[in-house]
Amino acid sequence: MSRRPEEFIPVQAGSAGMYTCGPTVYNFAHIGNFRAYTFEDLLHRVLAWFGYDVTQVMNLTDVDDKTIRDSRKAGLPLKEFTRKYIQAFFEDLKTLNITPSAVYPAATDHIPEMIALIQTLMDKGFAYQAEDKSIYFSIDKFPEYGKLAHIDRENQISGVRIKNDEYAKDSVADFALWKAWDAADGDVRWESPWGPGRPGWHVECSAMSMKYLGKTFDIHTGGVDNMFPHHEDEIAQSESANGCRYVNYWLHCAHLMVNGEKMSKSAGNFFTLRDLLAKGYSGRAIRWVLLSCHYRKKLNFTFEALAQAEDTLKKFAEFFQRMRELPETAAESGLDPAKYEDEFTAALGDDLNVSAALAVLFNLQRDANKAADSGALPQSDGNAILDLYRKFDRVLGCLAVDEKNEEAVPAEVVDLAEQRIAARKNKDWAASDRLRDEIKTFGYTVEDIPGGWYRLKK
RNA sequence: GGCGUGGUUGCCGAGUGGCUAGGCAGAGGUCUGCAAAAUCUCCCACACCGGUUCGAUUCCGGUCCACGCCUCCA
Repeated sequence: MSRRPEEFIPVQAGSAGMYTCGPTVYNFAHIGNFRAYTFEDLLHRVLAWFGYDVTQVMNLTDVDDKTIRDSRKAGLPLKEFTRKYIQAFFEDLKTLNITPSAVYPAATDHIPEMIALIQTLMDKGFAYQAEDKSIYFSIDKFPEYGKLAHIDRENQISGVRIKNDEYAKDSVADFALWKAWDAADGDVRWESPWGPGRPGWHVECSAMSMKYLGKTFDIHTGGVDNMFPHHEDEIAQSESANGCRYVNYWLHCAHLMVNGEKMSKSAGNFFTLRDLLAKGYSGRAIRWVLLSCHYRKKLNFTFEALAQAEDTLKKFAEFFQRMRELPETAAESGLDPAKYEDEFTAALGDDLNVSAALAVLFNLQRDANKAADSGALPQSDGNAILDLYRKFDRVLGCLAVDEKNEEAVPAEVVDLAEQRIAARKNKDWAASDRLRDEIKTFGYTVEDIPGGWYRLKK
């Protein structure tokens, strides 16, 4: 809201309450959506890294124009229709190793709470029922409206875009708290003191965040496009109803672009997580790409970046393997893991500066390799380094330090590799090369490691 | 029209009033039977024009360009 970094001071010492606008479950989420959820996960993990006890709440919007429209098109009851996409969403979160939220409240399970909130607004005179029977929030009653998006209502484009069905509102900018039922809603309807209908989008988040995090909580996140009007409206409703501050810190992440363009179905650059997995990319590499760009900067998604991420992670995997295979005794390396950890912590504490944090991983990798090259890295140091990367991964969640890469190499390939080692010992280079070619036909490459060892890679 | 963000070396991407971020790609060297891996060196940039300053990529002003939001898209 202040548009500058601020020190985080929680409502309750030692804990952090965080509300995240979750998916509208009418389809599979796309990687742009997951950019936001990955950013929020990073924030969650960094707060935990700094010792906060994090309570994250992510809502599921399972009733709105789109869910109703598409469930009717599919000929399914709303709940049944959205269940499929909710399930898919959870699978996707798992693929991206996103820390589970404490609660995933669904809008349709909280209608009474929303009605209660709307009633409070009615009682206090902030809301009114229009001729169309819908309930609207009167923006004129909330002078601070626009303080989050820094929008001055006077200077906005006037209502060229008003739809016919919105003429009932007192003021163009007023937004719906309760939408009166109409034929397009089919059997989607709930009873309320104002007649049948369904809640407006904004009121969902206010009612649910209040229920699980309290009237004033620490952090609210979402994509930039949610800033206005969605979050602005949440503030208006919540602060009007409760008479106290709604949220202390707002963090919005920028959009994801594909090849420099906005992702859209018509441009054919629209990808779901599943699309990428089907192309053979790993969840870890996708996570790396989504994570490695600062949240307030537009992320330009490219397949080159994705391939590079795969390479980077593979290099780390090889590095971790090397750190496991060090000599027991060696000269002193003088490497101080605490130094790298401090840098990592400082970087993340500075408004989630991931680039600087990742640079620490690369620097440590280089320094450790250098020490190992000169025979100055004993296994004890290697273990300390591995421990540190395990710690780093508590935040990054994609290094898989202890994931064994030995995905069941066929016995015959291992056998060929052993034969090749023997040939090399005898300096029979012709046989060695022939065996290497043969191993290649199985899809593996051998690399020699000093000391008569070898490594097989797919 | 209003509000806002940003333009960094071939590409991606941090950061700072003077001190090589980092990654990828490229060139050369070391190591290795070869290859791979690893490592070293090189490639030293900050849109443009003014101003402030001993000194600006970093601060200020202006220009150009790109992008986002302005009612339900993360």
